[in-house]
Amino acid sequence: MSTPGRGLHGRVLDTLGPAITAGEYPAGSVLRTDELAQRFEVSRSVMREAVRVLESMHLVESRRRVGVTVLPECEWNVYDPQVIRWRLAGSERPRQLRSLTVLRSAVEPVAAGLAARHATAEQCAELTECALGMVANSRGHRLEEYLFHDVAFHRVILTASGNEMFARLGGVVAEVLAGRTHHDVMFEDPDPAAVTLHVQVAEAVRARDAERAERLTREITEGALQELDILAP
Amino acid sequence: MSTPGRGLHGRVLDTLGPAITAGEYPAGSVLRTDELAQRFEVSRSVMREAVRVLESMHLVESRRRVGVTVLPECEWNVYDPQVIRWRLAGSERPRQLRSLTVLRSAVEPVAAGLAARHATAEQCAELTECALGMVANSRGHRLEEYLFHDVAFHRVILTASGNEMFARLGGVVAEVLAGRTHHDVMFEDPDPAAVTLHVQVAEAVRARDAERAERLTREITEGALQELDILAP
DNA sequence: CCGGAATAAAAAGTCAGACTTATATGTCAC
DNA sequence: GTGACATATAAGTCTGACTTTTTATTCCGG
Repeated sequence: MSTPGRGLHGRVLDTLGPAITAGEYPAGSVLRTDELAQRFEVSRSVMREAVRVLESMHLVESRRRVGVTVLPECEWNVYDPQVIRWRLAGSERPRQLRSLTVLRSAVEPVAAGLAARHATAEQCAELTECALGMVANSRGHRLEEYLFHDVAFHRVILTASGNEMFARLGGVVAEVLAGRTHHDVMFEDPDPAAVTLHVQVAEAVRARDAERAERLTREITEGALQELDILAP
Repeated sequence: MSTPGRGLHGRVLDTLGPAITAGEYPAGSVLRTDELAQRFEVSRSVMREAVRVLESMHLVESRRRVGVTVLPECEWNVYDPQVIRWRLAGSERPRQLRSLTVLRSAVEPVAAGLAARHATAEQCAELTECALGMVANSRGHRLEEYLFHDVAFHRVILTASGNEMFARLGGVVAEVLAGRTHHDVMFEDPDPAAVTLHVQVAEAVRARDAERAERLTREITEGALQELDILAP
């Protein structure tokens, strides 16, 4: 996914990042740049660049005479796509998936409401196309094809909202949906009710009915919450 | 605010980051590490570290034989607190403030609902204390004191939700509220209706009434949207 | 015995220079 | 025009020496 290790410092991060986010080094652990450089068999310069990146993610803090200190989880930039990917790859995956699904439940309904106001004709068409693609692949264990259209659908909604903060969550939603299909629940065909809801959302957006689009999307995300046993109102 | 320029590379970022996010270098612009190092009068090692950080924020992309290319705005990690700060400091401030306020309107009501379910007794007490602080400073141009309690109130809500993704938005909300008080609207005392709503939210959370907490918070955020002339449903 | 100042040590930070590697681009034969 | 080859360019990497900051220790006077 994305760009795995372009350059030596990237390789180092591919190992160190997951290790830190997995809690392998508890908060407060102190690492030394020189030692790390030796361990990964890279020069100090490369190691320093890697540490700088970790520092910009607030995963670690570098202080003179002390070393590179691992920061507590509450400091991490949990919205950084890289951090999200690292955490989703580790043992904290279930918890991470829950957090992100709750975030979805807050954002997507509002985004859908805005999409109903701002979506271009082209985006409306895309949305309908995605929904139809979901219908077409909702039976017969065509999970991958279904996922593809599902991800596209939610991406269009988030983008069409016209809000850049929402649009940037497209990747997050893609990860959550993919995670659900590949690892957790959904061993059989998707819930027909959910499929219908997607079609209805597409219709509501096309009809410029913001309130209806928001309400229907809220039903979708509440379904996602229930799948993960998160209590819904 | 935060940690301005810890180290040479930080100084460079303090200049280069705002310049890029302000659109001073249009997407596609190509910079060269050596040239930048000369311009900022630092060694290439330092410059490289700065570029690595910008790269991890997806503000630029570094490619061999080409240089450091500025990426289009849609690629930026707009959830990175540093990026948010840079953008809020530039000419895009109003647009950024709108984006963030819309995000608030999506997140905070859901967070309040969750807070009503998960808040500890101590957090309920804090919430009440903040609300009372807001009431006490809602008259007589005590804007700074009001802001202080307002920020604290929303921070507690987001933290008490128990969702780390929500909790991490505390800083964002603080920036938005501070921005509103210091630059944009609100030259006089805050809207009494808004103050009352905060008190009622605190009560609802204390009473474990999730639905009511969510609805009242939605009223608060819709007020914030209206202040910025963003159409509300 | 204690406290504060001088001192030492440790680790990050910085710099300069040489070298390597990937790659965009231009050239030439076909 | 197309494809193979050569070349120039800028990032990438490594090394080693030096500086700076901050912590810990030592030592002296009270």
